[in-house]
Amino acid sequence: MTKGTQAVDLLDDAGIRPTKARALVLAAIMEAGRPLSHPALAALLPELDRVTVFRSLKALKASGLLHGIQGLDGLLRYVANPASRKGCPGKHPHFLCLECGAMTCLPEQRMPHVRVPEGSEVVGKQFLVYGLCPLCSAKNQKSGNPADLATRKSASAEK
Amino acid sequence: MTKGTQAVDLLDDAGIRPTKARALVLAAIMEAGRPLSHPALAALLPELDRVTVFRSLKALKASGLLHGIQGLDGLLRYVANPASRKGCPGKHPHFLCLECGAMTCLPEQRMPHVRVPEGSEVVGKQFLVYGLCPLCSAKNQKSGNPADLATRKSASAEK
DNA sequence: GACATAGTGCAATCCGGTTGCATTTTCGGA
DNA sequence: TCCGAAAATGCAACCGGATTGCACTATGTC
Repeated sequence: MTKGTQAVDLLDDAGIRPTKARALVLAAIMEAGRPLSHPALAALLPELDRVTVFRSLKALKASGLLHGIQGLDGLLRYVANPASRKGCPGKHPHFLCLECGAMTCLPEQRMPHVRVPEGSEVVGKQFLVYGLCPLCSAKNQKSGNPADLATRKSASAEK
Repeated sequence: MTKGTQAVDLLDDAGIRPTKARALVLAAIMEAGRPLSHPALAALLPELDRVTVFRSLKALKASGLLHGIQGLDGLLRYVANPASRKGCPGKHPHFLCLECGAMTCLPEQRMPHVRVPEGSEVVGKQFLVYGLCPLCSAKNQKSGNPADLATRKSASAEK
């Protein structure tokens, strides 16, 4: 289990207890390589209680190993922070597929600057681009389904 | 009730039945002048059932009078679309105060362009800037409270 | 190895969103 | 003005994700 031990190292480095649950959660997220919601993770790790998954996510996030992105569906998704960018979330936009619910990072792009009202204090930003991923776009093209994408509840498979 | 009748006109124009509930909901949102969540609206309009509020919001959104923005807390908030921009949501960023939960529009700014993976289809974008609003920032300055802003659950009053 | 502390699992709760269904309102036509 | 179809509303109930309390277990220290 290379990934697992690697995850344990990261936990150690981050200064939190390297427990089995946290290692599994972190490994799963890193392996996925894209933002995963709490339910998706819980499904991916049936050997863990969903509450444990939830609390592990909280701990990992607090320690700076993960950051969360809110989807259009109200589901919070988590991605691993690359070591170099630890503790600096919100540094790039994300793309959410309305069809399959999958979320991907657009890491090579910087967050645009925004002017805020005088006196405001900016803590972070979140830029979400939504639509159809290449796969679903292709699928939709064939089966001719120009439906109410923006309205539809993130339907199938992957959360 | 000037606001109310004005709302009725808007409903008529939008081509949906101008019912009391819809007029009240729309008037409340326009009066607020900033994005309100469904729970906030339900609290603001105790004479209406929360389901009715919910369905009115759906109808108003479908007719292009409103658009919704997802907050960091997973709560969907609604704002009135100015007549000129009807049916064109997602045209500007929003600011969310982590302290009081109030959300404001930053309408004078355009959505930045983002490159997406080949084959993707962009339906819309959502840009959320979060932090402290001028009021809360000032309050925090005094009472010295440099706490876990990003973690905190949108605490008090306004949703 | 023993102990204090932190993490885990389970059950239960909270809350926003959503649906089914019976009743009421709206609106076009008689 | 009245009538009936269609749409909207209120109520109760349900669903699913988030969160908490508490007893039990694993972790790390001395």
